[in-house]
Amino acid sequence: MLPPVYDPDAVEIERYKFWLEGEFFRASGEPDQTPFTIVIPPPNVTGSLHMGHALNNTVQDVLIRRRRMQGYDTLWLPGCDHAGIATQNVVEKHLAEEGVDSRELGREKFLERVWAWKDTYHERITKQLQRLGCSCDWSRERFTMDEGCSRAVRKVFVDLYRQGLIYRGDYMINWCSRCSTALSDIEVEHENEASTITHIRYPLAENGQEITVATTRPESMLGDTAVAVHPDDERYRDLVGKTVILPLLNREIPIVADDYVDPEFGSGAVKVTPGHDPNDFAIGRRHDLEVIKVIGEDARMTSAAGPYEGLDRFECRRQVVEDLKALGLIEKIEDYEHSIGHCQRCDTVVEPLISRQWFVKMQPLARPALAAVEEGRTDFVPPRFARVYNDWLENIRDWCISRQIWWGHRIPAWYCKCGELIVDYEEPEHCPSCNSSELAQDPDVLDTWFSSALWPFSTLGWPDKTPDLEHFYPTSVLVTGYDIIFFWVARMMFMGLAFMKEVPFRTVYLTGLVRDALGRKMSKSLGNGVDPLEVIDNYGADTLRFTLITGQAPGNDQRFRQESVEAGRNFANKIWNASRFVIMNLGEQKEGAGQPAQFDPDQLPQNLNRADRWILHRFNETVKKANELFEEYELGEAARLVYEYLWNDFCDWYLEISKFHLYREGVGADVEEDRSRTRSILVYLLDGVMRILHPFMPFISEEIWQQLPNRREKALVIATWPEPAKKLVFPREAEEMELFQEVVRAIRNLRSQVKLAPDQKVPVIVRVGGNPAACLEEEAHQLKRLASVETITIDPAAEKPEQALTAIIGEDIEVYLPLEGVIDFEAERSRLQKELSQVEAEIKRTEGKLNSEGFLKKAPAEVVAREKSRREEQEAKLKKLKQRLQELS
RNA sequence: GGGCGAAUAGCUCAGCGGGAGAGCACCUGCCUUACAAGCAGGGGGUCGUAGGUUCAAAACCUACUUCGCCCA
Repeated sequence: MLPPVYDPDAVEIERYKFWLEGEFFRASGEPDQTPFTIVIPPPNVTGSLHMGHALNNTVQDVLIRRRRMQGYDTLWLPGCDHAGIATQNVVEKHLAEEGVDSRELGREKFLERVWAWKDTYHERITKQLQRLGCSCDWSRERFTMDEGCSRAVRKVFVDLYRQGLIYRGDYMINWCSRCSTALSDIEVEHENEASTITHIRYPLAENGQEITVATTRPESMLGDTAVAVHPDDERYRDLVGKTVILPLLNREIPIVADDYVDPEFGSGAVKVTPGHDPNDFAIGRRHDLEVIKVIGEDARMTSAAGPYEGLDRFECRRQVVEDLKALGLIEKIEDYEHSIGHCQRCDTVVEPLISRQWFVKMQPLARPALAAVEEGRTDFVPPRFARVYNDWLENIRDWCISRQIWWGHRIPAWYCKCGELIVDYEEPEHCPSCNSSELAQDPDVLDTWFSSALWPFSTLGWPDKTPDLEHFYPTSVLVTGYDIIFFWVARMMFMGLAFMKEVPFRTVYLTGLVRDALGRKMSKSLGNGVDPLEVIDNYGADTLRFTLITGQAPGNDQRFRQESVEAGRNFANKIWNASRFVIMNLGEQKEGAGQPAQFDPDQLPQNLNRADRWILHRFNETVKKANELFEEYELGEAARLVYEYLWNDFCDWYLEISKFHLYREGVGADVEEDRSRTRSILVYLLDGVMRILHPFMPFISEEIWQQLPNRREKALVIATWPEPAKKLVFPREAEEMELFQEVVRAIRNLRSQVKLAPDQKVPVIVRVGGNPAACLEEEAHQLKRLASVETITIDPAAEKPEQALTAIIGEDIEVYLPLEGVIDFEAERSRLQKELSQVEAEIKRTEGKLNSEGFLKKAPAEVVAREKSRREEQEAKLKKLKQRLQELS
């Protein structure tokens, strides 16, 4: 006997074990099978999974589980990312708490500690994914720094280097002084901040004249090597070519003309610091200006800053302003809001500076990646994100890939004392130039995203030509957040095209962010994050999954609210209890009754009643529509559809109707037949709905399914996915049932008007003829049960009793509820009056359309017909309402 | 400065050319042996503003307002 309240804890852990033991998640890799592949966006080994991971992995699991049931050879390949800077930071912090300085520890010892950390967190993440129900093929699990992925990284680096697409050089990069490493452009987050803009007067060398420049970074003036003006600026035309004396350092620097300068901005003249500003660096190149590095890697002023050497850059800023003030060279200081770059990982203000780094030349790689999306070889869901991707790749700059940290893939480059640079797959033994064996490997590691970019093929065995690579590449869908289109999606695209000559995935499905209940981004600093594991502990994984899936539309952010979780929990409980009802009525516990016969849609029993046909029709429609929604990646809509079918159709109506047949009194072949047919259908329907529910709520569906009789498969996880069947289409019965439901609702409504107790049975008169009358006659027994009716009179010529309530349904059905003495005529009148004005409004709307010549001429015939029949129906109703109102007055 | 998204019932959101929907909240009545995490009934919306296209607009176009995000 199942307990009356669903307890996920009792089910989920055991069910997952059962799946693992059955090896149901394992892809076969057989060449003759149709593959469906997803590679997981590898979570960082920095810590635990957050709500974004929960959403993202639920979506993947939903897609995978459905395809698996559809018979595809599904591979969901799991794994983790080493997350270079992020992991190094957390481990450093962790060690610092133990009082250990990682620099003192040394590279080797430090890396040992990181590997230990990695093992712990990788395992934790795996467990968390399993709690969520993810049906990954754990036998194929990978890590970005495992042997195979590392080999792929070296191969790509060396090959790109040899093609001239990777180079080393001195360029302006973004430097984080706290992480003490270079960053790529997209690892810098720009934020608008309140600041000041300082207007400084630079005296001309030849006379006392001055030229004013404005800057948000006064300390950078120490590195100025020019002043620039626009070539067309009349005000400064005569000054171009002359020189100014840089205050404080008294260096003589030229005035140059450059189109970059905006004459409208400030004084129209700008100071040029090629060593610490990317735009100034470009101006400097055009005018062959000297580059002076005044701020060092430690964010302190260098010896080039003269007397300011050793000062922190922000202290220096204050000092420079003070000194300039003393010299009377500050024209003004104004409040100013501008964008400041921060390190994505530690939020330190990023310093642009010139540094020798490794870069990937992007243009040749970006072009095929743009073409692939243009040609539709990869689709974005929703499609608008293709533009974000395009804009970025079209304006792409070279990618700085070297990082001055320890945790990551060591750059496969070696330096010889003779000056030779060797780039190779494996460590060289001798210098090819001088034969020296004293070679030093580049101390830097690669940007984490360099290895992530290879993930779709490195995980399948590349650079080896493995059967998996052959079978599963390109992958089917990538599911990830829109926030990493640049970091990851675009990079996988160009690397896949460069090395596999084929896109890495056919479809990119982008999820939105999971925000808190107030719509704020979940963050550690705000402390507003909701731990998915905690939700699972309290409500179960199925509930969390259902909540996340129904809360989302592709590419849109969602709020995570307690109320939604409770709604999901209630649904799980509803499923449980509906199943409980069916299972308890199967007759195993009852004397003499055996297992219900298998219901076979291909061999339909002749004696299906109207409700049977209706619910089969509804189930079939649900399957059809759900499948369509799945194909459009409208997973939230598909889940809602299943919810509505299960709750509103199956539970509220069919289960209630089935009780008559299950509990029917008496003996005889027809009573027995009735009962066993109903049982078969209940089992069939429950089996079916568990199948379409399975991708969303795998645990509860498997659990229930395992308790059903007539199972053909070993487990629901590998059972056949439902497809719509022509034999289950019953539009006539569906329409008749809807009429029946309307009559039941009308009676319930009338009863509620006069506050009749639910168990107080009443007589009902229905004035109706033709087929509707026949239907109601046949369903009279159900109508009595569902509306607490004592006797029902169906008569096309019925007269309304004096003391009765009336409901009007459709064109020509009237329901009378004769009630001596309890009727409040005033309330009845105002109720009918209200309905009358609604009908009048509806008629006015329809009339408006039907009186328009344009509508009659141009609207599709079926639309016109629909409006006409609506008008007729409403007019008939109006007539009846008026009549009833007259009788009441 | 450029781009994108959101604005629909009290709240959170679906709908995206042909009669305004769901969940939660609210009101009324029910512990009706599957489920009170439930059942039955009910109230509630000039679909951000202003124009336009169309026989027909919440939906399509244009402009604007507010909020959020991305890029420079």
